[in-house]
Amino acid sequence: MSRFQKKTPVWEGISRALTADIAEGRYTPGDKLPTEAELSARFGVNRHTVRHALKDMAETGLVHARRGSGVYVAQRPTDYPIGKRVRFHRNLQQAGRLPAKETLSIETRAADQREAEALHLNKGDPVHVYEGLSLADGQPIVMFRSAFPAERYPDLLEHLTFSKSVTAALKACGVEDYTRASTRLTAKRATTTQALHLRIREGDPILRSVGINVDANRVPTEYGVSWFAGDRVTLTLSDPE
Amino acid sequence: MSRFQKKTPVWEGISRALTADIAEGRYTPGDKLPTEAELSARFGVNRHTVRHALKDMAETGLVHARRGSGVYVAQRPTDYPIGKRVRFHRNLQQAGRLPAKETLSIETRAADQREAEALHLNKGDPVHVYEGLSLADGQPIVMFRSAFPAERYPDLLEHLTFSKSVTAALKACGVEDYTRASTRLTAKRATTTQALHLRIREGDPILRSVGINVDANRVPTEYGVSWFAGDRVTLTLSDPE
DNA sequence: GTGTATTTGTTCGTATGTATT
DNA sequence: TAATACATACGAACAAATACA
Repeated sequence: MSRFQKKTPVWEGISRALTADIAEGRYTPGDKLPTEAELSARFGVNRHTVRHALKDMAETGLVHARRGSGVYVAQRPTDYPIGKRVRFHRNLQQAGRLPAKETLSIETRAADQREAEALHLNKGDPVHVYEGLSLADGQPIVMFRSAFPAERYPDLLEHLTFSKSVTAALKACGVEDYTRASTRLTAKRATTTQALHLRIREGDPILRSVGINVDANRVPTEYGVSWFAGDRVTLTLSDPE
Repeated sequence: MSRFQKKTPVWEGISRALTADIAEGRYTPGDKLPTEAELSARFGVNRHTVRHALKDMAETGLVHARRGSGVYVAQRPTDYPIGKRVRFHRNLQQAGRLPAKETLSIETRAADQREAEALHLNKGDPVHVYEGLSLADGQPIVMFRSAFPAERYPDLLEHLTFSKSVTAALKACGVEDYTRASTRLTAKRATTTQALHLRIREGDPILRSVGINVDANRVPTEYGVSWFAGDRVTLTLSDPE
């Protein structure tokens, strides 16, 4: 019977061994695997054979390599629910991940055409513009730029500077609740600045979301554009019940 | 820094810039682009370089040139509403565009892990798989692959071959209505085959949507993956009321 | 910033075993 | 049997991105 047995390739055994290591928690997401040189020594094979195994694992999305740096256990893509209410921190905390926010810039300036249209303003009316970066477990997930009508929320910027939370800042300005009125999604290439902030490569795919939030009276509160790192996030539209 | 700069051809940058202009609505369908002379002045390059970019865009169908007249935008990016019900033909017809569908392949095969999970089957159970291409005004918009439980809808393939309409084929199998239970979105790069079918360039950004449809009893009817050409489509999530 | 070592990515070449024609 | 194609495995060298003193 043994003559009918398939002998499994060496690289496949290595792939399984490393996959088991990850599955059993000896390497956790974000960890760097040993270098190809170390692995080829450990398994007693040529570096190409290790590379074959790693390539196989990369194709299934289990690991990803960074040239000059190493091979890393992939983070599972962050599930980012979008629906009637979009709340970054709560979303991530419920997923058991550590949310963080970095402020890139805060300013008040004249609204451009799109902003004015979305917020029911006239072009040139003042808007507060809040640019920042949201992270999960220290990894940049999404870059955003939100515009708020300045005359309606005069002291929003102070609150934003203090709390970094849009929900809290709006609440301080008298907006008890807000919901997503419309969302438009498309796939783009990362520009140089986006790539820099999201720590991806220029030209990498990003998911651009353009959304309008409204308050309980359906008055627009926020016009926001978000750029999600394509391979780090999956937007989920859950069943509207 | 500059010595690490990418060596992408100048014409490609121009092509991307103009494509972005169109995608973002600065030129709308039927609009005449600036003359080649004006464009070469604006980008500071020779007219031949602009021609190269325009030729590239014409090949993807985004613009078309008329000798002695000018270069015109062939079409606007398609607004594609997704929500509780996703109906390709109806969506496009309401947008005043001409929908079409091309069948790439139809087969029955064993379900893989994901398909089985989504459709509440066991891995290896038979599924009908329908691959195709949807077009608007002759332009490929989205490539899709849908899997249906074969044992639940034995003669679905016949109806699909005949009508090309998923809604009609399911109706013929006794499914009066179906709704979208979940949708997952992410941005990816186009593979070679995707680029070929969607008539874009390899590596161009695409928006991948993974969805599960269920019937009135919330039994899964369809597990579908769609790849939208990023430049040609904007997904719109309308306010769930 | 600069230079150097490290690490992955790519491309040559060599050899062997297996399956197909 | 011979010719061919393909997958596997090893070796060497260099390119490109990164990390670090």
